Amino acid sequence: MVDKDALQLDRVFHALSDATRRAILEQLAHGEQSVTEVAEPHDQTLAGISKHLKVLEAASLIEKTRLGRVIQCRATLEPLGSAYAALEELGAFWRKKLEALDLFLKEEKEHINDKQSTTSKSRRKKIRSR
Amino acid sequence: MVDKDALQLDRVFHALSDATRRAILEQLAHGEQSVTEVAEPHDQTLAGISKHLKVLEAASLIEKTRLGRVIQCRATLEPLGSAYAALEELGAFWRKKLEALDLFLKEEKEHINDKQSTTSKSRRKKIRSR
DNA sequence: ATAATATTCAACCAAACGGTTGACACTGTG
DNA sequence: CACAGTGTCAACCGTTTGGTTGAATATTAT
Repeated sequence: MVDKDALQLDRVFHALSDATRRAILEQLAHGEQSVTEVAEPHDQTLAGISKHLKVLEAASLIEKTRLGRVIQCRATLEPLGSAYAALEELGAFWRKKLEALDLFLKEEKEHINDKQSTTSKSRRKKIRSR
Repeated sequence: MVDKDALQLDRVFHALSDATRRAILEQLAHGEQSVTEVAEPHDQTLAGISKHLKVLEAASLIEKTRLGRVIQCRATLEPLGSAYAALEELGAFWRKKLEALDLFLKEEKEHINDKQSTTSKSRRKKIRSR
């Protein structure tokens, strides 16, 4: 069980370790897309994107459904939550010790969506429009 | 600059995509350890652990300092915060849509806290004191 | 039936990975 | 000094990765 979890975490983090795949996830976060739609912004073969999608699917980060001859991809959130929790678990120690992560995150967030007002809801909230 | 960030994220997620390296991070979260101390719980050569440490160091997830002939490793939190923020960025969409992640995270955390003395590969004793 | 569209498959490639071994280098201490 | 302890380096191994090409499969439209 633990091993299974570890394996799944391996897959999730590995899937996230590629910029193209992260970009795909971001695309799909905006809504479902067909495989060709997913591939369109990337300077890469359709077969290459198909492989990336398979990696993401193996990590359960996306799901595919066939509608006619087009396959729609949509992102799923569950494994992301696991990864999130894993980071949280690691980060908890430092946070307890240093109490600086929240501050850091705030700065980081402002830096990332530099043009967006951080509408401080005291807790995390971020809108990225691109 | 974005590319630099992406490369660093690549490194961080890749470093996290290996169970041994995650275990090392957890060890170091409890306090500094020498390289041999880091290696001790793992069924692996010292040279192998040295490589893992280099990967973690490249991702700026750990730092080394030499004291005499022993090298002390300690974890650092900054890139973890970046990864955290990246997940946050991706997750924000779903959270907005589904509003279920917080609940999920809560359950997940409880689940993680509940399981203690998890054994992973071989003779790895994992002590979690919290 | 045929053609066009959408996606995957299989083979291949160079590069990187995880891991080992053996040699090397540094540091402290007898 | 020599020697034991700590750690890295270089070379190698088999596997995986990210990517390409070209053929193959489905599905829909003509």
